Amino acid sequence: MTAQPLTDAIEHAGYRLTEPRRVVAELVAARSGHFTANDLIEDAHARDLGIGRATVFRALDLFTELEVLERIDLPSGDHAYVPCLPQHHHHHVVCEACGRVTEVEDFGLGAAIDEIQRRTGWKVETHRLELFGRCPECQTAGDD
Amino acid sequence: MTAQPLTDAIEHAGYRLTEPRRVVAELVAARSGHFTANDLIEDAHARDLGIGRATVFRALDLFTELEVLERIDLPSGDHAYVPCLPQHHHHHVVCEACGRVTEVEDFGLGAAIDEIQRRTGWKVETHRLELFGRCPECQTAGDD
DNA sequence: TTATATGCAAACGCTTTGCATCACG
DNA sequence: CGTGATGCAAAGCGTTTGCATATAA
Repeated sequence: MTAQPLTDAIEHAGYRLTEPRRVVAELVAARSGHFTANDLIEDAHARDLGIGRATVFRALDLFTELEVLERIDLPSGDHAYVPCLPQHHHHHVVCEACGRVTEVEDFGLGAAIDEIQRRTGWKVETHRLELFGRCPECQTAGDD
Repeated sequence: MTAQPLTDAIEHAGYRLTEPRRVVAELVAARSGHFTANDLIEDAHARDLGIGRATVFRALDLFTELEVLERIDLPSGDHAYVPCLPQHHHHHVVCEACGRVTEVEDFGLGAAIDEIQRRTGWKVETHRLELFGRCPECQTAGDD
């Protein structure tokens, strides 16, 4: 993955494309799966880039707002981020072995939600579905 | 809701039914919807019950382990708990207006997940689905 | 040039832990 | 009684904020 969709999103939205933001975009692009804010902060520190903690959090918030990143909740309760394509409703499957993430489209969940509304009388406005499992590589590899 | 399913679960599992645990169970029962650990800590403090923060967290962990409570992640990112019936796969719909929660059963999500596995080659092991909307009362009331 | 973004460090809020004391069974 | 549970206070994290400085446009 490349940093370009991220930097593009910043420019397109009219925010300043600063060096620190460019660096955070690179760090995100360098990761293959989901990551926490702290992962990036450690990456930055390890590579001696002079990026402040706050800047990383602020950049992640911005990317999330621009919908090029999405925040998910891991089963552990940790907050993680995954890169994603904007403007398009979808869900994520997270590989528990390698952390890789893939997107899946709505595949009938909408209909199921209609059914719930009919049966319960509740109105469902938003939902969050997160799937955890194994990517094809990690199934055959059988590693943990 | 009553505290009994909670205290029963403790006894049944062979843990000690102590006074502080009984109190936390009462506090949970007194709440109508989801709540955070801090909500309970404040409740306890407001009522001048001599319960320590740590005890509340430990009791919530225990109830969660016993599956009489479930931890959910609110859209805000906060961790909340909802009381629930054990031994039975289900999901929750949370009312954004009043916080009330209702359970819904698997309504075709299993089939959808099979479909995802076929289409992507990933193996899905666990999932978390959280629905947010309005309960019947809050729809007619129209309050926020 | 000037509003915006940054870096730092301190503040914050939630959650966990160490340890001496307490009380359930 | 003896082990498991409690309370307290302190430590540990992740995250946010205030403010003076730097910088993109």
